[in-house]
Parts: sequence; C-alpha cells; structure tokens
Amino acid sequence: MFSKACEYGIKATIYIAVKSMRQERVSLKEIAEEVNSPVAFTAKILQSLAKSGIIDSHKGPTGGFQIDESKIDTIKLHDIVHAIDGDKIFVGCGLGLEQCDASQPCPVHEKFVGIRDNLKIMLQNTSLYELATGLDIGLTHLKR
Amino acid sequence: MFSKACEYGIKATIYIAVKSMRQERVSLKEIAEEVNSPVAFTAKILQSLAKSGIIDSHKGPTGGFQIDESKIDTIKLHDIVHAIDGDKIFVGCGLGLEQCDASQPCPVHEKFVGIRDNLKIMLQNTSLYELATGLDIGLTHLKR
DNA sequence: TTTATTTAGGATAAATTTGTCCGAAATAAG
DNA sequence: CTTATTTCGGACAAATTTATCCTAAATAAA
Repeated sequence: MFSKACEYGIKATIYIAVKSMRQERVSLKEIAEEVNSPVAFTAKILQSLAKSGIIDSHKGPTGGFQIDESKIDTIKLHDIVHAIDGDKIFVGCGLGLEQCDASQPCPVHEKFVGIRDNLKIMLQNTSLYELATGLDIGLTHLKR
Repeated sequence: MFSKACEYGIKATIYIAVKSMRQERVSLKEIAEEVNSPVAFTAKILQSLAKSGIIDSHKGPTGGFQIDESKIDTIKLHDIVHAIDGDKIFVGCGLGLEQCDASQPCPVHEKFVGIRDNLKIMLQNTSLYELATGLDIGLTHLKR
C-alpha cells in the first residue's frame, strides 16, 4: 500500500512523537533500532520529513529528532504519507489510464474513487497524537 | 495501488474479454497496442494469466488469446489482481509490522482493516463481464 | 579551541520491478 | 514437409526503489 520508505517514515514519526511528549529528543540510531529499519536509509527519510517541517532535527551531541508538542495533534497521517510518497496513491486512475476521469471514466473509475476517498479521509482524520498515544498505552509496538 | 504489471494485466484481460464476447481471438501484438503496454512485458503477464487459468492461449497462425465466454461472468477483478500481484495488497499490516494483528494491533490496525476490506469486497464483486460491457458500450477506453 | 557526537548530503551499491531480445516450440496453411 | 506465424521461456538490460558508505557541517562540552 505504502512504499517501504513511507512505512519506516510513519513508524519513525510515531516514535519521535511518543518521545517528544516526554520532552525527549531521539537519535537516528535509536529510531532505526526501535523501528527496525536500516540506519542510513532512515536518515534520508527523516531528512525529508524535516524538510517538510513535520519533524525538527538538531545536529551535534545531544542532538537528534523531535516534534513540536503543539503540532502532534495537528499532524495527520496524511501529512506523513504525502511528504514521503507524494500524492500518487490518491491521484490517477486505478488502471493507470491517463485520460480517465469523471467525464470519461474507465470501467472501474467510480469504484476506485470510493475506495480512495475512504483511504484519504481516514489518513486525514488520523492524528499523530492518536497514533502516539495508542502506542504509548502499550497496546502496540513498532518493532518488526 | 497495483503494480504496473497488474495494471497491464487488467487492461489486457478486459480487452480479451471484449473480443471473446464477439468470438474473436486476439494476438499479443494487438493487445499490447490497444493497452499501450510494452509487447514483451505484456507477453510475460499474459503467460502468467494463462497459467492461472484466467485466459486461454493458442500458438501458431490464427493463434492468440481468448477467454471462455462462460467464464467472463465468473472471473472477478480480484482473480486477476491475485494472479499477478498475489495477496500482498490485502495481507499484512499497513505499516509493515509482522506482529500486528487483531490481538496485538498497531495504532492504525483497525483503520486499515476497514479500507482493505472495502477494496477486497469491491474487487471480488466486480466481474470481468461488467468491465468488458462497460467498455464495449463505448463509455470508456483502455489506451493511455 | 579542541574533541566528540550527531545530522546532512553526495556517491555508490544491491535488490526489485519493469522492459527487451532471441531462439524454441507449437501449429495452421500451402 | 515446409514455411510463416504466434506464444513460450530463458537470458539479459534498464529503471526504480531500497540500502550503504563516507565526508562535511553543525554543535555541545571539556
């Protein structure tokens, strides 16, 4: 459904949020370990999340990544997915037809519109806060 | 959403169905042209669809691909997707967690289950007949 | 200021997906 | 039987995604 990079990115962001809610900064190394992702690859993903303004990064000793606590509630799953995978999941025809739209629909057009609208709405309605607290409560875990 | 191979496969199958309903066999070349897909790559995909029993293939002059007319109604979009992409779209955690299931759900588990169930149901309820007649009526087109 | 630590970012490599090439096998028709 | 046509299938190539390596830049602390 999502790219590997996006999966790592979501998990990493959730973990950073959990730590940020405890006023802790986390290092790349710690994140990669927790999320079970390759360190250097994770670095690239965090870099792009930082450029998108979703997470903050700080260099140097005691450096690492964190998220402004006031943002944790407003950041949505959709923002993370969009920052990494762009809008390719939401846009275009389910069959890859370029000329397919509401006026010249392919045979499955309406069916895909429904599914994708649901997905989009779900992602837009799911806040990072929700994800982070769901995890914090101990019901869930990010490894493997 | 689907792999390129799967997109080509769906479009090719729809086209073969349309022709089969007119008692016509179609060649690889004609299919690739209609579907706007690379010929040799399309050959591989059709090969696997033939092995899955979704389409029939015949070698030699006047050879080509066709679908048993009695099957056109029972073949579902899900069958085509499954033959090419397997079940990776439907199975597993939205975040790629291996230990995520109903008993140990990740923060987005239930949300993804809903979306994916919808997708699966839609694919299982969409028949090739429906796709082929929708196209035949001229409302739609497969190229580009 | 020096050193140690941590992210940034470019270059490169491995893996996967997508796409190509070509000869073999089947088969219809002359 | 021979030939032309068409799919089959293996090997190879290109493109994309995933992953690694290494140096630079920032920065906290001694």
